[in-house]
Amino acid sequence: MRKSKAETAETREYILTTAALVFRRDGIADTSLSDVMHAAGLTHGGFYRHFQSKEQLVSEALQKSFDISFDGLEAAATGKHADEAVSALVNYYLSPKRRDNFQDACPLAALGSDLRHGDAETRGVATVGWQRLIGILQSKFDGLTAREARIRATAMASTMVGSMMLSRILEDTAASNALLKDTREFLAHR
Amino acid sequence: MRKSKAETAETREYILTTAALVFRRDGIADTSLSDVMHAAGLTHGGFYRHFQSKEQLVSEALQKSFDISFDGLEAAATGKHADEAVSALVNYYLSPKRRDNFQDACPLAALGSDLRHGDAETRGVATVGWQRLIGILQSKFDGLTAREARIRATAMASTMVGSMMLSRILEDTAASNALLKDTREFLAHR
DNA sequence: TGTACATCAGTGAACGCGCGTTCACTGATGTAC
DNA sequence: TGTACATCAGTGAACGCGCGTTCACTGATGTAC
Repeated sequence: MRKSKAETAETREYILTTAALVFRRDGIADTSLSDVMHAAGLTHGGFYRHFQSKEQLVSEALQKSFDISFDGLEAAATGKHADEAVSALVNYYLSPKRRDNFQDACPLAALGSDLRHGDAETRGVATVGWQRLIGILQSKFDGLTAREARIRATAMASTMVGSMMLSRILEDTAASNALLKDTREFLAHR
Repeated sequence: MRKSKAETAETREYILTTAALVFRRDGIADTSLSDVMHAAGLTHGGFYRHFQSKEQLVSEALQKSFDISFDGLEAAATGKHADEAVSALVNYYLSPKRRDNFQDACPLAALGSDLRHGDAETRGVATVGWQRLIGILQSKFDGLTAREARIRATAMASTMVGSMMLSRILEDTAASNALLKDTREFLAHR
């Protein structure tokens, strides 16, 4: 049943993308390797042909999650400048649609406190991802000193991550929507 | 080896307080009932004399965590009014000391995304805790309409929870301190 | 280019382990008279 | 108040289960001549 090199590479990529989705949706600890492999249409035994351990999958899937999520975020602001771009980023990031659909969910908000318990590799990936988010915001600010821009981007990113994470805890949809809306409004009027 | 009623009640309370600390520090999924019971100086077999299941412990320990954490937060602002009180709340919540010491850590920031996967009881407790945090902030705002106060409190609380959670992911202490400081500064200048 | 052998992606059973939960037991506390 | 029995907090072994990981096997792909 050996597969060609191209097929093998595709399979690895598919497992990664699947894991990136399932980890963000269901959490890392609650997702077994069997869950991931079955979601990818495979049996669990083949996992170790592609990865050395669950931790390695976690770390690579996290990187994949950042790529998917923040590529989409950047796309939401392309062609826009300054305030318009910032609004677009905030409204895209904090939309109820992105709260409910984990395909391009931000892993910082989706996995949040789980990342603190990851290994050094995983936390390193999380740190770089966080810096990318700050950079995306910062690049859209106009007429601020570097220091002011950094502070504003850091706080805005914290607000966005916190708000999205919290909105997913609330079981009442109306309250959850209101939380996102209040935060969008607050960030828009800065 | 039967214990008196008073001793039994004390033991239950001690297990709860211990669980509240250990869950916030190490995460819910990574903490076994044996971990909790041994941290409380007991063997794991006795657990079911006090609780019906791990889920019940999680839910009650979460309530205990909110009580401890937010009682302390409120105490940090007693006797102060308006801007001074808000500053005190922000500086207390976002201090590096509270980042490193989980004794009175905010469970929203410490457990964060874990709470989304809890049962209905646990998520309900989390929702009420979140509302308490917003109420604490809101009560200190002066000269705002109810709507403005709600929006501001919601966004500030999101910022605080997000910032604290993220600061614990970063392995570099200087970067983590800077994140907290930037956020404190941003919130102070509103 | 064709052939013979080595490689290895994927399967499904099996491994050891730690988990949440249960249980027989002990002996001090609670209760009924 | 004192006595006899029932209760039950805590112990430590045991349970079934699902986890991450390993392995023998299959058969198509890759490679060496």
